[in-house]
Amino acid sequence: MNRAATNSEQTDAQQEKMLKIGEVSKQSGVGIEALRFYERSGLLGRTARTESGYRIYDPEVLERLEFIKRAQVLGFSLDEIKQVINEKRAGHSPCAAVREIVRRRLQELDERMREMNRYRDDLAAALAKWDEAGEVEGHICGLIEATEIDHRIARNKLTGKRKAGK
Amino acid sequence: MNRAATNSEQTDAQQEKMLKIGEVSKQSGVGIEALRFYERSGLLGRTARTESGYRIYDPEVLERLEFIKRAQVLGFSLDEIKQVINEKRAGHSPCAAVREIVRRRLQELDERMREMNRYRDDLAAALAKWDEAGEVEGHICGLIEATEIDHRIARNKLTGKRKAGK
DNA sequence: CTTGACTCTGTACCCGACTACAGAGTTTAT
DNA sequence: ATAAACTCTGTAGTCGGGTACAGAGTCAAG
Repeated sequence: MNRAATNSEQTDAQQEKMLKIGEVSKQSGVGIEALRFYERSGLLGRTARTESGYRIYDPEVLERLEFIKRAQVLGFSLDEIKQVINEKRAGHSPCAAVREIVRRRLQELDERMREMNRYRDDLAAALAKWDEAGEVEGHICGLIEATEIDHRIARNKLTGKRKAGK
Repeated sequence: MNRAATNSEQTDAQQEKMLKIGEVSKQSGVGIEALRFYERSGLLGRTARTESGYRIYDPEVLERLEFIKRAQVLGFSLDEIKQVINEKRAGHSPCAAVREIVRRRLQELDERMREMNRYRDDLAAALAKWDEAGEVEGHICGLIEATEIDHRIARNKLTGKRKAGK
């Protein structure tokens, strides 16, 4: 809770050490354009402004950004993160929603990894086979021609498509 | 090799049973717009045309399309597939190129799957923890706040980014 | 008081692999 | 002969998560 009120207190904003966008960017590693993009997207709420229109951030935003990054790494889309944040701001605990999303992610992930494993093995097998057999003329390449996986793997599952359900 | 010359022989094209784009689409499952897109992208070469400008395909194109689909499932981008095909058409065997690409894919895939495994475990652990502990107030959600994975997983590796090297 | 660093808005662009549409011409079936 | 079905080109839009300007205004140091 104590957010390091180091030195040079109250410049002209209220009194807490407010941050301008560049500082937030540096400290969070998020990138100015991305910060504005997040705001436009409703992930940061309406940011406070100086009289001249500069965004000023409460240092709390750094936690919020950490949250966002963490959620992204966990596989949440920005849209889902927004849902979660809005749930929270609407007063109810977002945990039910979060849990739902995580459950879904987990299932998808398991499925995807199962496919990837098969895919990996096919790839490795093809490569090994090719390594020992040398070239096969007449076809484009034995490597690809020789693999038969298409009937086992649902297309477009490996390429990372995920259409944001709900 | 025998491509079922069923009935209604030589309409007005050369003599082989040429296909119009709709038939190719139906037989390959590829979609008319995608076929034109592939052609624009250089994956199918310049397609033959009737006098009136309709594309006419040799049934061989179905094999080519199977090749493309297979390569896609294997994780090749259309750009890489194009490289391979062009190598082939330039006279040299594309196998060296293909092998390089496959090697790269395989490495990336292994790396990605290692990350995914950690990710999956974190997710599952967070969910289990949440299930037993109930809600944690004061923070947005214990589920996400409680996970510490960001320092272990390189961001953007899980989201499926792959910038087409070379 | 001027220079340079910072910030603002708004718009457009990037990637990849397509899909959608408009408006025109062609072929096929009745 | 005419309508339905097909095909053509060219342009624009989709999705997600941003990035990259341009042109204008603001702030801090010398």
